[in-house]
Amino acid sequence: MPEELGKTYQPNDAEARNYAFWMEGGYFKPAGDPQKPPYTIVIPPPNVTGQLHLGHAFDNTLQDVLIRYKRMDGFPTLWMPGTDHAGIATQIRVEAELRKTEHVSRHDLGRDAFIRRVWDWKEKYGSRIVEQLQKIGASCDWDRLRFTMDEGLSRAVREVFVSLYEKGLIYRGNRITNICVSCQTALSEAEVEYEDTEGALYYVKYPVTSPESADPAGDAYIVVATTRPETMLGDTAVAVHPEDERFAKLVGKTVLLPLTDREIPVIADDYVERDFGAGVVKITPCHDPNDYEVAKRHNLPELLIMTTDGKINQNGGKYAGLTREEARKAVLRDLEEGGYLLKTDPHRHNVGTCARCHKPVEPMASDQWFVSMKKLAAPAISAVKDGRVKFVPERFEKLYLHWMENVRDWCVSRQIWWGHRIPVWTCEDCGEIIVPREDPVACPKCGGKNLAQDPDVLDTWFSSALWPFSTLGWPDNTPDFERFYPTDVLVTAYDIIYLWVARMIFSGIEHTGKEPFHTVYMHGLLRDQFGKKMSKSAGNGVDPLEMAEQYGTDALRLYLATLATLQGGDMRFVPAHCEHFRNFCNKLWNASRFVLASLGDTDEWTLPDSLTLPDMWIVTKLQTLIYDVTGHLDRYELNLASQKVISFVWDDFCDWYIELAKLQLRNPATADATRQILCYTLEIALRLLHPFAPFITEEIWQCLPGGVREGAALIAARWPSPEHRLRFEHEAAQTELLMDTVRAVRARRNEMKVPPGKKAAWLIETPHTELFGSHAEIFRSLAAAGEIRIVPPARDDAQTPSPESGEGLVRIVTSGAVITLPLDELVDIAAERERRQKERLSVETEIKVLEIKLNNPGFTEKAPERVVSRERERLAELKERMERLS
RNA sequence: GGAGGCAUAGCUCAGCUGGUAGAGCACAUGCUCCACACGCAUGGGGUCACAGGUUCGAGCCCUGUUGUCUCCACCA
Repeated sequence: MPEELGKTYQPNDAEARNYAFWMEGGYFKPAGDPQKPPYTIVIPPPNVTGQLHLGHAFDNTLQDVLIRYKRMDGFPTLWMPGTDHAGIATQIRVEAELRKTEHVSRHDLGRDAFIRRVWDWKEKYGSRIVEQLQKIGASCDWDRLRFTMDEGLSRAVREVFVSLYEKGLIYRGNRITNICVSCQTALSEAEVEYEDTEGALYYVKYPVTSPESADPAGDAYIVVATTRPETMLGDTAVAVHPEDERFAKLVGKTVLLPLTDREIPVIADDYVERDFGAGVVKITPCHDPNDYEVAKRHNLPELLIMTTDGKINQNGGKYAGLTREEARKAVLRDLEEGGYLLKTDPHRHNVGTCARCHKPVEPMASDQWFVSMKKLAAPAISAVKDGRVKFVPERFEKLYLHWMENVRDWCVSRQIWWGHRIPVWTCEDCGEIIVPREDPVACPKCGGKNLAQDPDVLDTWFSSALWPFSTLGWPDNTPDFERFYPTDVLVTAYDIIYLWVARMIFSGIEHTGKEPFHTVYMHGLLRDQFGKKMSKSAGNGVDPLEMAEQYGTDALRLYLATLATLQGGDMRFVPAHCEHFRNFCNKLWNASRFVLASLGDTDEWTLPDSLTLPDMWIVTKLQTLIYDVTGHLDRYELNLASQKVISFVWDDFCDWYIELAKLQLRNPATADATRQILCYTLEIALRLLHPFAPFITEEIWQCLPGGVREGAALIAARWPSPEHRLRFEHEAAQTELLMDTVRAVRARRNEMKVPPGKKAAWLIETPHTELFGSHAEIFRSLAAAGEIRIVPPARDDAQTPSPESGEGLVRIVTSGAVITLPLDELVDIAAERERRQKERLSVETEIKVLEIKLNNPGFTEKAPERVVSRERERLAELKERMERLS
């Protein structure tokens, strides 16, 4: 610890030192009362090669707040850390790097060599994200750090795949799948994002070829509307609505597919919308999900015209080898030249894009592995409906349920190299399909040794779905799994409800028989200060580590915590707002310096028996604070919790109590007790603040006298609970009367521009003569009172200087007293008259409003008693004040 | 096309069970008094989007309208 506490808090040094101190002390490991159930959170695993962004900082700060709170509250607490291999994202990164530095592609290297390079990459950067999480104070049990591709987790993946296969819940099928031609792999529905795009609707003539229709009346061609002309190369029919009279006689005839020599039939299907486009749809079974269904219904041939890298294949005739963009241009040019292109209309429509690279996806018929979802979804739906899994805020349940109830089978195969290889082998001798738990050496059917493993890997989310139990040792029944599963809370942003949260829930239920957590605490996304999404390409990303460096990690965390409201959706992060929280940290730092300096070298500590009114006030406020903060944390109202601690420390403790304590310290009769209360209050405030601002609180706490501290570290200190014996409501209210008086006099002096140093004599008229008399020092010190005379309120005679008697007198009416100050030379009499008139008026109207309210029988009869009596009290008070004013 | 969120001070946002509208920043005035100018004191600033309804009482509950954001669906 530093010898002398400097004037400003220096975060960087304190952060590194205290984090190391916690790590060495093993404080992040589950400890606490073995009788209590454990409290577990699994971290949403960041990409192993990723960098900490503001979203991570936010999400993990919230988790750390919960974890630190529960740890202090005595639960054996585990925050399970880990990283994700993030298949496509990582592979793309490494490929880009290889291209840039070595000018080689993954194909140049070959599969095994490439994967080795990715592992190298992982070794190199895998610790970076962990270090960054540690920088922001994450108190994970790092010894348990897991990785989705480590041995244990890979075994869990294998077990799940094989058992789903054995249950018939995994199958291989050919169907339309979204392929990202840039990433060159299939995607699941959840990985496709739809973007509103300005496109065009092309009207193309398809000549009718059936002989009997060579009708001069004008059935020489049929017009088809399409947004994607290049796919016409794969058309195997055109369709019209069965009841569309315009085309009725064409049904069953054939048309010539322009640019090709193929004749295709005209069919009728009610999938066609008569009012849209030309009322005729080209049917391209292999490149459109709806067309695929139509083709199945009508037994149309399927014709695949594209490769997974987005080029036209040999089925595209002379267009083969062109990219889809080139093909579109070429087809349009040829249609135009051939006189087939009737017209082109602008057309807005949604285009599916890859969630990773945001290039348009290509729906394409292909062979993929699917997880059959119907059976898995059912118990995952009831788990939420029956309340075994709760969403906070609740409204996210609807999103979850809607998706789960309409869930489609999950395409889990990916045509990339980095990931869990699909554990399926085919015997090249007898064709047997083998899906084993251990890698096979020979075909179990024919004994043949020519086994070929499926080249694909699994969707990254396949392993993420198992995260809450695979990290704890499943499928083995390890002590960790036994003790910490199911976990408690999952904290994440709403944008991965489908990708991750939903899949964890059904996976947990299916494979462990238990919901993986009882609460899903969802938050929104952080946007920039203009409300725009943060992104690398827009360059508007905020680097959390830069913020932490500039303002201190605790300041960043406090700001993030106040953003964590349950109401709204996304939040704006305004970097300059960190300043306020940095200032707060500095305030706390200096208040602590004051407390420590006033303690001197006393190390003894007991809560004193005899307390002053201000002592009782702050202690009572503190009890309320403990109660409030605990409740807010339990309800996931992290913003309210942090705001209340901050406001207590700043507004109550620093601005009032410390100022009052300065007086008490000068008085030998109260000095000792004051030291104790200063210390007591600070210590509890530090505990309440610790989950939000762990570094500065630990730093200060370590400087407190041993007598107040319980244990060796604040991180492991007991979470406070309110003590009833320390609630002094009456005394606290009395203190408020004194404070009100100070505030009122300060305000008036300020308003009248009385020089701050100029003392004034006070005449205090109050029924609380004893109270005001014994605390006159407060007025001298905090409100520049000089001579003070205290008298009971003058009811009838004029034995005391009557307020009306002097025009140079300023009268200040507060809740407990009337203060009269002779400020002759300073008073602008006319202005003072006007001011009094105004005050009278406002009190008068207030009284009127209240009287109407209280004379309304509806109110007095129906409103709760406490509300009515409070209003009565207020009225009485106002009337009293009015009396004093007039 | 369907669903949901949001609308409160100049700006960014809180607001608990319906019971006297709050904070920070910004602004204004005044303070170097022994914790802190990353500070202290004081102040100005609001038709709680609009229109109805329920209620003794609505920022909060209900209905509708407008604006705005998001998710789901996909009509080529």
